[in-house]
Amino acid sequence: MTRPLSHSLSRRERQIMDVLHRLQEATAAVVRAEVPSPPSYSAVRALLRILEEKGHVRHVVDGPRYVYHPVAPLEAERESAVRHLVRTFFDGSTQDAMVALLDSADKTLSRQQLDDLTSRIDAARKGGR
Amino acid sequence: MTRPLSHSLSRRERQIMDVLHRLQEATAAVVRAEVPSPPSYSAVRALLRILEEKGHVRHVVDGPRYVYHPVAPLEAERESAVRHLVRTFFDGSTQDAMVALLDSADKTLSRQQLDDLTSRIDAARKGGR
DNA sequence: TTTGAATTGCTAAAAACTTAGCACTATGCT
DNA sequence: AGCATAGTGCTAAGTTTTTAGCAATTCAAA
Repeated sequence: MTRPLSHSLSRRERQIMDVLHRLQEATAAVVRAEVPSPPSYSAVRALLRILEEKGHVRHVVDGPRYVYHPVAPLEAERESAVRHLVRTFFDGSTQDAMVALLDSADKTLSRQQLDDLTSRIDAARKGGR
Repeated sequence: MTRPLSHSLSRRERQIMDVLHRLQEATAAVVRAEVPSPPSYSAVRALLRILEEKGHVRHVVDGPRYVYHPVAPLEAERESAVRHLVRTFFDGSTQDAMVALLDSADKTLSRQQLDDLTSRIDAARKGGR
């Protein structure tokens, strides 16, 4: 089992990876616009180059500019992030994490979404045991 | 709205805060044991001192040693972490995040836990709209 | 073409982070 | 009391991260 890369990233590297995870792909200029207390454009480019060297991102050429994207598949990153959240903030309890998630958004979840969740839970009940 | 502190922490500082969030409180020695690629004991103490200066942790004296704990209330940290997860990895969709959480653990959730979730969702359905 | 705007690669310096080790203090055991 | 053990505070050095800016390149419009 490989350790989450994010844990070995520096502050700026992590901020940049977060942006890329959120947007899925972005140019240096866009990344800069999304990072808190943005460093210089030049600094962002340097960091992206480093992240590419380390194998965390890759770029495709789009005309004159580079468009960067995370190397790891979204699904894998999500799983890793979820595991880390549950372990760090919910003492390993997925249940507690789900409740927190629900609380954080029960105003914004639509009727339909709630129904969907319920049926998925039903499915887990059936499938699991 | 204050920005999540964690975003401005250095690599080691973040690793240490993660341990403190997980354990709720810990001595320098315990923190060291829990951090990946542990630095020297001395380094951990220095980092804890810095984190205290910055106001992220506090310590209480327990006999000869310091026991550190995060300053921010657990609940607030959880909310902030959850928001960040949803925004970064699930394109803002709490729904999607919940599904991922469910998928990550549907084998380990007990019947009772699933029932509990269902009833909480029912409550949200009633209360929310 | 030629020019201007937008990019990139690179390098070296500045800033921030991380570390080790020494000197000192408190605790508990004998 | 005296000693060993386990802590702490501090400082200075080492390492890594972060940054700015210059020179070269690409693209598109005039």
